[in-house]
Amino acid sequence: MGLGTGFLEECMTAGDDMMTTIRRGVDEIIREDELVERLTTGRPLRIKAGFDPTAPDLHVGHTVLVNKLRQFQDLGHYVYFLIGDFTGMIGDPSGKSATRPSLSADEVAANAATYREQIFKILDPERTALAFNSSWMGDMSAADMIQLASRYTVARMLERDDFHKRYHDNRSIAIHEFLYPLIQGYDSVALEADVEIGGTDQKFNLLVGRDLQREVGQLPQIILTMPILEGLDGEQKMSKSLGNYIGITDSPDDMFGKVMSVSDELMWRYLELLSLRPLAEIKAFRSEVEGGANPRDIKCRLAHELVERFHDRAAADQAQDEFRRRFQQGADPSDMPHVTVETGADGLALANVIRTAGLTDSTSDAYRMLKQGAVRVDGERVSETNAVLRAGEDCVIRVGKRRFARITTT
RNA sequence: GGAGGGAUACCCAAGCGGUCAACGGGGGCAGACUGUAAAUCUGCUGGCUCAGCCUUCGGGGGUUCGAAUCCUCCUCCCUCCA
Repeated sequence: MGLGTGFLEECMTAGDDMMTTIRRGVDEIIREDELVERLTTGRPLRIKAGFDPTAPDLHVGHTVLVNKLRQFQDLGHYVYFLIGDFTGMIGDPSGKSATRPSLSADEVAANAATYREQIFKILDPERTALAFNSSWMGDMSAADMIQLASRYTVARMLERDDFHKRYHDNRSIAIHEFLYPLIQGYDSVALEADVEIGGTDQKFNLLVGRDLQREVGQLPQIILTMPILEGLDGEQKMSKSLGNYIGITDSPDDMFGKVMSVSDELMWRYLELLSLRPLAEIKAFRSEVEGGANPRDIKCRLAHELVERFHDRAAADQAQDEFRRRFQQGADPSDMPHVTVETGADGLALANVIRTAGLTDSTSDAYRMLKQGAVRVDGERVSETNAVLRAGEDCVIRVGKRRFARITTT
């Protein structure tokens, strides 16, 4: 552009790039002007994110937050990965109706270990501190607690959406539920957080942290809320119980396949929130697709990236090859369960073999599959319900698109 | 404490003495078409020794040739009054 504005422009561009990175995928920033101001000090900021130690079943939805932390690290900031072990031992009641079970110290420790094992697949250990809120909450006295509670009011607590609704619907709110946001807020005080990142559902709690910090004379933290990631169906939030999740410990083939099964639309969402590729690259993908490229191939790159992150490069290459072989060339999977089925002298109905091999949950279901033409034996479609397998056979049975087993009959 | 309404398959929801393994929708699965995408069309969606049989409609007991449907007791939910 113009001459003579070199340095200033560079600064502005750098700042803009920074904010572009920070804004990526974010739902809300409170307040952005404060964030910009604090970034310009050039000091590494203290970025806090709290995690519930009750969830050992991590899925990629949980990593949306962690990715954001990583982006801050890449910009030179420092991450405080807070494990809410104190709160976990009491049992967080927030949520709706179900009172969560409180965890034993051992369970908390085990779950914390899982976090430790997984997060460094994303975070830079040099710029990460693991923190446990029991270390400051554990020896807080009742007097201290009351002191803390005195800094907030019931009216303000009732501003929180779910408290508000419950109050109006005459549903119960236990006193200790009011303490939860306070403790979480106090964590920010203890860590002197500059920024706290949380899910959109955490907004209220994050704001409490801001207020408490202000109360004790700290600079109030900036809040970044991240959206809750949609599951594979693209509709509901990703969760294990809905079965629409990609687990971070899924096998490479599963993980790859799940990403590939995602809709084109959802793919962009996943790229934004799950990929660590720069936005510019994702933009380039978009123009490729607009120019006629098959979105499938972009999906493939995303799948590769994720498998590489949670496993390794070799596993990702292999999963990709396997996917191509299986679904693009229609070959049998290179790896499938091998089951030996006893058919007896008179043989055994194919439906029963299918059931026994675990390819369906019930014999009735196996019959249904046969009737619907979903069954192939050594590649040949079999739809006769009275088909029988005799002893001494060795074949590959396939049910539907993805269920396979190598069967040996005796 | 009083009055009333409800509990049906994964979810929602019909049914109100036989024709009900139970309408319809959602979800899921399968087939066709594909890029394991979307959209679309079709079928299936309790179990089994599968053209036949067995067990289901909150739980127990009863009436009847026959009950998800009627009676009775129990459990749990919801609404209104106090």
